[in-house]
Amino acid sequence: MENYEQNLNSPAHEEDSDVRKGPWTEEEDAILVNFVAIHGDARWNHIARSSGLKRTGKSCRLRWLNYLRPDVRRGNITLEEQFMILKLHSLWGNRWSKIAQYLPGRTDNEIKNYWRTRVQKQAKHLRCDVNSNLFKETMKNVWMPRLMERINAQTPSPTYDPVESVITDPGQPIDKQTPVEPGFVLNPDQHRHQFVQASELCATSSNSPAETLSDVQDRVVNGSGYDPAGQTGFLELNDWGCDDGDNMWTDDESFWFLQDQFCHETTSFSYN
DNA sequence: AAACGAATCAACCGCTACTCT
DNA sequence: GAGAGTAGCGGTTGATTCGTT
Repeated sequence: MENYEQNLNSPAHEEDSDVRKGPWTEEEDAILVNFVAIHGDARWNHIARSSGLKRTGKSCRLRWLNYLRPDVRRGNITLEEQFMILKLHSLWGNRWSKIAQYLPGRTDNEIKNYWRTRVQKQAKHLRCDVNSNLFKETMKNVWMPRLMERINAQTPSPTYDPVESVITDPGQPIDKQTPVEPGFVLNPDQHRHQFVQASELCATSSNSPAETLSDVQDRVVNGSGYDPAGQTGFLELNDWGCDDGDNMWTDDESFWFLQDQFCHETTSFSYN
């Protein structure tokens, strides 16, 4: 409390010169946890001052929300969570905090990091922009159904949709203004057809004039992952998200649908 | 074992929105 | 309505960890 009085009476510029940055120590964490327990998790500047921590309110808030909060969930992103992130990002874009509301215990920062490190890496592998229609449609019509397959393989219900199960749950904080796409791709049998539809869509998109499906075809079929003997184009997509077998793609998993579509069906489309 | 590059993630920064006076 | 203070969000950075050679 002594520090509180001192800091309240100190001019702002003096506090600024004394502000601490960088990683938090265990002692700082303990102090912050104690003060939040007493004062609640609001009025962060007040907490920062009254605790005696030489941190800004912003820094305290971030530390609490991303690390110290008791319900914060740490560890690998599960398949369901991966699916949720992909799905919700397709709806809302980089609205990380909003997406985080549907992933209990996960922080916006964690989701943002996941997206940047894992998802954008896949875009890099495909050599297309993460915001391009090509990438979005590939994600929506290929990767997400694939994830769904794996989720369903883990759960008894063959049609379980982790996103719909949350979005239709009245107990969840749903933004009713947000349109939810009906009938999202969930049936593995429809992969090929829907991917072709998506390919057609993105190939004719004005948003990615420089990027054509054949460009990606070249990369898949002629890239390092092409297996001439097996006639199977595959990408090195085995490093999604989780460790210990929870990756979206297993080792050497073929991107058979891409190869199949590229080699046999895409000729029926014209790419402008 | 060491060096190096890649991947990860905690934390910071700048901006905007909101609230209060 | 204006301005100050604060909270929250998304983008970015940099230290650390991990994997490879």
